[in-house]
Amino acid sequence: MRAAPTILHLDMDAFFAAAEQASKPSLRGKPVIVGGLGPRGVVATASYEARRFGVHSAMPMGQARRLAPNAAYLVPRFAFYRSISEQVMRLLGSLSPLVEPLSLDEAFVDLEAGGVADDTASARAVGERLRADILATTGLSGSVGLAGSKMLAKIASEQAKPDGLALIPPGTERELLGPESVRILPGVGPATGEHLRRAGMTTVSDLAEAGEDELVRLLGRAHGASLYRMALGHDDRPVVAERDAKSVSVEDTFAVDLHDRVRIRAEVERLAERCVGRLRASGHSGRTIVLKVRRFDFSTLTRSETLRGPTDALGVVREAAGRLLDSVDTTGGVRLLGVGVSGLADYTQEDLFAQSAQSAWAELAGGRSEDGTGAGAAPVVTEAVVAEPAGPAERYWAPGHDVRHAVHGAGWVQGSGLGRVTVRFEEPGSAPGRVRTFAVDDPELEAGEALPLVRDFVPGRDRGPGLVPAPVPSAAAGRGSAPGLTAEPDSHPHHP
DNA sequence: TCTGGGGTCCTAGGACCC
DNA sequence: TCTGGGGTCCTAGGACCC
Repeated sequence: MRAAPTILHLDMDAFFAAAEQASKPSLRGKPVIVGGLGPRGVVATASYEARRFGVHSAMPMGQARRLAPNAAYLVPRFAFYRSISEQVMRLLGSLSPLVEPLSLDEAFVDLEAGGVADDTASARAVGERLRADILATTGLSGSVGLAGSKMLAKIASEQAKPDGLALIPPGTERELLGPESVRILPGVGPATGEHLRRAGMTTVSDLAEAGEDELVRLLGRAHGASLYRMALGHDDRPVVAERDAKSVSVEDTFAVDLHDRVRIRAEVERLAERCVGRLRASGHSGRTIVLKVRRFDFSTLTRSETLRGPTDALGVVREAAGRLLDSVDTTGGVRLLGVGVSGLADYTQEDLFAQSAQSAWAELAGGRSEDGTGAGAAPVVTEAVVAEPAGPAERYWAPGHDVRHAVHGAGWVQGSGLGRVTVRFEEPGSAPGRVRTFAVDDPELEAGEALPLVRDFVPGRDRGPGLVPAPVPSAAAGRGSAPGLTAEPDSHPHHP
């Protein structure tokens, strides 16, 4: 808890949807919903226009379509969002070495550590200039919260939305938090909120009055103690620039439940391939393989197996996942499968010492497997090459994706079906464009590149004193390939 | 058309070890 | 030899976050 509001929290406004609106002039001012368009999709981000219909993050897409049948429905374009995110993170990096990205569209910045602000006035000035710079370089708006702690800075940015700045003067925390719902505190979700409500506590001041012992008794050591501190407005968590990844995982929800064991096994193997591809790309190996299964009734279980040494070998991960699948009853059907690796080690396949040590371990273990566990455990072996699965051969025009036509130029897919694809021809700087329809295999039509939202943006060009672009914090690129990132806690009621 | 995908942290019980 | 106590690892599940 510092005496000056020098912790900044930035949250881009309806990020995915706003990026799409900036990129597609015909969608500006209209309801836009980004998310999974399949039969089991959910909303990742709804534009503010769409929220007026009651659509919000994590809502099943079918429900969104009933509420806002005339909205534009688009599939997320993560590479595009990531490129915008990198521009934003560069601006943050110019303020301080201590930037902590939470997702593609959100980050904490320690202004004091950056030496750019040490009191209320300078912090506010930096925040306002940041917002202006973000708008100028990306064409998008972000909201800024300033306070003496992470918790309050995040609460402030939430209050500032959309397109605003809010500052919580240090010293006013308790009176500000007291009357608020317990749900305003980070870490209080639906379950904890209900738990507290049954115990007669609905506001933050209720928690403060209950005392630490009572909260620990109710919620457990760690949660209770931290919640009590938060309720008093106490939060000393530092802004941390680099955090090591702890796990890598991939999962798929299927359009219809899977029943066939052979198919289920094949899907687990595909997921193992994708997981290992990501694991290797991140320069990690890991010791624990996790299989996740969500059944027809949404009940979810995990099975895990820890190897004697870390691996990044496809064969090892695939076989472990296969063994784990053997122990799972899939009768009734499976709606989701996932494969993950945790217990990550920072070594890569170039680390020959680690590899040979690992092989020695495997041999040792194999030699004393009288109880069967040695034989059943994974042989820890490495492989030279991971085969990446090939992309689909047929052309699929996903709604929202960029295309280029030999005659009509740049546009985006508005919809496709029945052998046809409808394209709207417009780009970020243009007026709203016209729609044309083609055969899906029209040779003059090809996939296009995402165009920059601000035409004259030049990365690295001078942006005024104190705003020399710095390297993007690496965590920004590694994380955040996930939808739902722009969700705001209050408008983000997760399904039970 | 009822519920995504990627993560993090915590808890609790049992095994195992000293 | 009627009973320990603590630490660490592993597994499974749950809550939460974006």
